[in-house]
Amino acid sequence: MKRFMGRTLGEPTVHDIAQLARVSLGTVSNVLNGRPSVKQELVLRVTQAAAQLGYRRNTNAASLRSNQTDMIAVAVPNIENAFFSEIVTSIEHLGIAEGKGVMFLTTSENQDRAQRQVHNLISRRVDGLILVPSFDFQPMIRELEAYNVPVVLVDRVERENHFPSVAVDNFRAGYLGGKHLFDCGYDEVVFLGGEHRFWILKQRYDGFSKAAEEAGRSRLCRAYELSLEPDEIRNASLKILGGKKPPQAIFAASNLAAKGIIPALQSLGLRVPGDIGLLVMDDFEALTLLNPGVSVVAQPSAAIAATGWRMLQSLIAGADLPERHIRLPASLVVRGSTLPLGPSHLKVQQ
Amino acid sequence: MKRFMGRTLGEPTVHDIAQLARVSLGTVSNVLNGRPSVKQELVLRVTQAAAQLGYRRNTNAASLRSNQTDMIAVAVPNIENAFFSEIVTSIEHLGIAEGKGVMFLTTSENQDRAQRQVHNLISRRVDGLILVPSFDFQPMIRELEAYNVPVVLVDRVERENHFPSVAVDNFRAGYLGGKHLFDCGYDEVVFLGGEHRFWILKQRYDGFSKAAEEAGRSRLCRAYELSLEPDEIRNASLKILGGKKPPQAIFAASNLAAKGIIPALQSLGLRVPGDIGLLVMDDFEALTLLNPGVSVVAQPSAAIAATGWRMLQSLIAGADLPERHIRLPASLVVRGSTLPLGPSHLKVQQ
DNA sequence: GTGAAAGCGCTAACAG
DNA sequence: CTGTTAGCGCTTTCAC
Repeated sequence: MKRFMGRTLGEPTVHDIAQLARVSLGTVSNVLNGRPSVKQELVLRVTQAAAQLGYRRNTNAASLRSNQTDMIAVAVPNIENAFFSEIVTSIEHLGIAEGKGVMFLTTSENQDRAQRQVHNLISRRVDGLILVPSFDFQPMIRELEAYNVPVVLVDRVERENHFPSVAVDNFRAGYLGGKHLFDCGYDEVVFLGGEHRFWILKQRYDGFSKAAEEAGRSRLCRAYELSLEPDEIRNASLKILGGKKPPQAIFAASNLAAKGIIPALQSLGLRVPGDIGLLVMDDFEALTLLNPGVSVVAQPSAAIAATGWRMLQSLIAGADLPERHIRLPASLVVRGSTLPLGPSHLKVQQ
Repeated sequence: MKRFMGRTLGEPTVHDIAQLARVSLGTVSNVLNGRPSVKQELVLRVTQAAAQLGYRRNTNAASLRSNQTDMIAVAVPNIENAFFSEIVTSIEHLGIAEGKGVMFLTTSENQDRAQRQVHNLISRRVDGLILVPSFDFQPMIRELEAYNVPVVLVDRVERENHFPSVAVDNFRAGYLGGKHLFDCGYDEVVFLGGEHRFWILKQRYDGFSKAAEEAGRSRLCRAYELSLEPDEIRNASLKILGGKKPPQAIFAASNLAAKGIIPALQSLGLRVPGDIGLLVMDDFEALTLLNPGVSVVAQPSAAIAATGWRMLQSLIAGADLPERHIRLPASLVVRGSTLPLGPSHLKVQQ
């Protein structure tokens, strides 16, 4: 077969099949798309001809004509983060199950880059987009509104969202975590890494804060907003935990925060849960590999993905969404890093 | 704007631009593709018209006509595994830097699923494919050969490969790790998880084995081939390590193996490096979060990705590859899980 | 039920 | 340097 610039030239087309099978173009198309109303014999002739020629469908041409690609795009900040890679993997599985294609891209939390990337896929006429935005993605979202493309926002929702959205209920997640810590008997708890530019992190803090109030311990609890960079969080943690009066427990606002806090804990020689309790929002693998395992407030990532998928498919089908903004419940997974404090309060049952 | 089945109808086309800007189709195309030979004034008229209409290019149509998509596909087993997610991320960055699109898919180590997925992308006429195969992907690879699509194999290479390939030098990686362990003074070392269906894991073992021989300790070293499932590896580790004569050190053949070994170590109460040394092939984040950090033989994932990318671009350009099979060197990262043994051999300097 | 013809949106070739 | 024309591979009317 001849090649030119890396592309295969003179590939067999429906035309060639029609000729070989001695049927017309329309029939070939009908057979290839599994339409029922074709005589058995012709089906056979066509499929055999196709196989014989080594025919492979040109989906781009089909999309051009039929004006639908059966592809959706998924944009997440990165896939290093377990939560996002689970979302991506779940959606890919859904796509396979329903025979639809899925294209991924990562935004690196960068508006310009994301906009270019998304633009690229949109220009390939994906049927819709599932997007995990960053806090400054307004320009891109505005553009998507203008293009009138079906979009579902996932995870990083804002107070108000133009597009439909699905995420964990962050307020209740924060509340759940806070309640667990106070139920354990921890009085002084630090909520670490609740970067307020991300509305969802603020929500987590607000939930935590409500739990502290209800437990009558709001005076003893502090919050530290920090960047999302584990290194910065690590340095800050070192200061907070290395002071003369370190808190009794830490609630990490995100898995990124945890990645800064854990090394800090270790380098200070603070044992968990002996010296300090640790609870993390958003599970990831290392948390189970640590000894003892770290307790978490886990997000239902598969359910979030499935809900986002379903919403997008409805949008694509032109249906109305019964609920435009869905919030799913988080769950508490208690491992060894948070323990009920005994009567003497800093003594640990081990 | 009207919508039908989720698609936007009546979108502006080059035609509309030509009409509004009062130029011809060819000129519009020239402007839109940044060809230099257009009068400044017309460029302006065209770009303004495009903006005014909210024009967005239909890349599929362009690809159909120009017979090149400027897109490549990348297929990895999964993105939960840090090595693969790094490969994917690196390639995406390269794509952005060079203005080419990248599409990902995961194979789940499943030949049938992979074949369907790859077929799907191939039918969209990607310019080439970067593939991390599984040991039983021969049918798919055969199909790709028939289609004459540019392909580069990454990581999971076999003894003989039809397509060009790039991977870490697994034999030398195994040797490097083994040598480090024997230099530390460990006599009895178990190489765990070297699933021989994966030729690269066997290579790692062979390298390790050679180091054992050179150190005169081959009699004391054992190897266990196991599945890639962390759970199975965990159970096997429990047996091996729980016996009356556990080895002095473990060399985990892969990060998957490590994910089974580490929980086993913990549930047996074996301390690292106090009771036993641990070295892992293939780095991942949890290894740095553990205390002490786990020593690894690290793969140059970014370099592997970059090399694969470069090779594929050459192939697509129709150039010949100077080297069809590239093997990159691994590097040893010593953290706290492997320590030089003192004279009394099981005593640890801490 | 099958065949012929038109055209999706774009680019490439060539004429002016 | 600009305009016209043809056609990429497929699907989709609409006759038959």
